[in-house]
Amino acid sequence: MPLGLSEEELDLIDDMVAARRTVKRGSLLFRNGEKFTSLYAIRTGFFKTCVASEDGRDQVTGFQMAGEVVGLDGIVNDYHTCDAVALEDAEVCVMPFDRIEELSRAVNSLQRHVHKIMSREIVREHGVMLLLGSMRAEERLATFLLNLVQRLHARGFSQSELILRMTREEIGSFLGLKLETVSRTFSRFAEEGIVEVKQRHVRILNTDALKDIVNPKSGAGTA
Amino acid sequence: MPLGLSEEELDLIDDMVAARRTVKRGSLLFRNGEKFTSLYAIRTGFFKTCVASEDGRDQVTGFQMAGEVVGLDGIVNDYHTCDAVALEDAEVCVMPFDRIEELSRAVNSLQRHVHKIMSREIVREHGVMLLLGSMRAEERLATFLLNLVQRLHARGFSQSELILRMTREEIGSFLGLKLETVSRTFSRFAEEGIVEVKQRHVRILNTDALKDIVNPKSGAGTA
DNA sequence: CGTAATGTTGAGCGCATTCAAGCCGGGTGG
DNA sequence: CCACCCGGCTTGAATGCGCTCAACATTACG
Repeated sequence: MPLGLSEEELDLIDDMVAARRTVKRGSLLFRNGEKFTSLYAIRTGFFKTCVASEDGRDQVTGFQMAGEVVGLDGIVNDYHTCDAVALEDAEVCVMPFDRIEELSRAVNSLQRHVHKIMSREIVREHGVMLLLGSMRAEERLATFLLNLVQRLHARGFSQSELILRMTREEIGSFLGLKLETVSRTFSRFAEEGIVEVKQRHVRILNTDALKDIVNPKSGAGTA
Repeated sequence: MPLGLSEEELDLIDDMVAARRTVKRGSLLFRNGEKFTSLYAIRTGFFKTCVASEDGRDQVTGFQMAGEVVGLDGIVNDYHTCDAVALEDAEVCVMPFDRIEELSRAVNSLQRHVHKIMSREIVREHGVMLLLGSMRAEERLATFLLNLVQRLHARGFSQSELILRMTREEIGSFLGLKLETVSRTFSRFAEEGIVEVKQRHVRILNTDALKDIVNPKSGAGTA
């Protein structure tokens, strides 16, 4: 899924994949407490991962789409510490971690690749921490939309139109907001002509305005 | 520093370490934008890592102490994306990442070890996301104190007494609070007899009460 | 077609923030 | 040695953003 792989490297990936697995919308790929065996590369579909505090509250830690890898949390303790839930019917490649380690000992580029995937996740989470720690509701939602649409665009989808696979509550959990706040903020964006929102269908009318909310530049206005 | 290493594995670690480096209090081990070459194992001292948004705000992403590793953020793009600042005079082992990859291809246990370190960081950040996304000020500070004292205790320090190496502002940045809120919350804990706070010196008088704030159990009270 | 899940909107409230003033402690230089 | 200064910390008062609670609208789905 990442670019720049030679043919032999693609063969390698085939070697890693023990099986394919389909996950129905609403069901779990793995759950908190489950034994860790494999990483999963998403082929199609859309997931959320979430952790739970002891007293029931839970926090969505990310949304994953085709080409992304889930399951890294399980490596430390041989048990998963979060749930991975399919938000639409999905198909994943099951890659047993033993096999990954074995092959990545033999193939430098694969080893490097695995390291980068883990580091990328760490850096992504830094960004989420910045969002949760210091942004206001509008900034959070704008950041979220820009990030989603950018990742979709990289997969050949529209730059300006997207369908949300998750509920307002799930967006809120991820962004550290209540669902009502998410809804209200969407409405405010719509009033200002920045987006068009019809339930889960979102059309971005003014990307610059969104960027300006995230990173207000003195001069820039609503071009 | 982690337990259960054989003699030969310890030799390996020696092989990885290119040099030691001392970092004076207040100065940077590495900074955002700097080329990535190495991971750093902290021998002594105390660090914070922080990321900055484009418009100046910054977010402390973690505090690291002896035995912990910093620099993982640099692997993805070959550049660091955060700053690592020494909060007291420190000494680190410089471990060139090329060397780490080379050796971990040869030694299974080292490879596994590297993977676990990265996965542990991912899981740690999940916990921080839960904190930032869903906890109130008191819960955040209580969680923070319990985590700090637990890590210190694992290093042979007191279970109930600690010296904060960071300012209220840095604590606040990490916890997604303003420094005044941190200060007020400390005072509230002190009023309630849960802790004794004198500037950076903190003595925990009632660990159970702290745990109860983090994870309120119906029956449990201020034993 | 009816029911439950999801989403929107309003009113009032509360927690954390903002702004501001004062305190404490440590280091420096007169 | 003491006065001063400055960064860090504490505390107070007022504000406001996001939350809570509640009613209603809309959509999905059996």
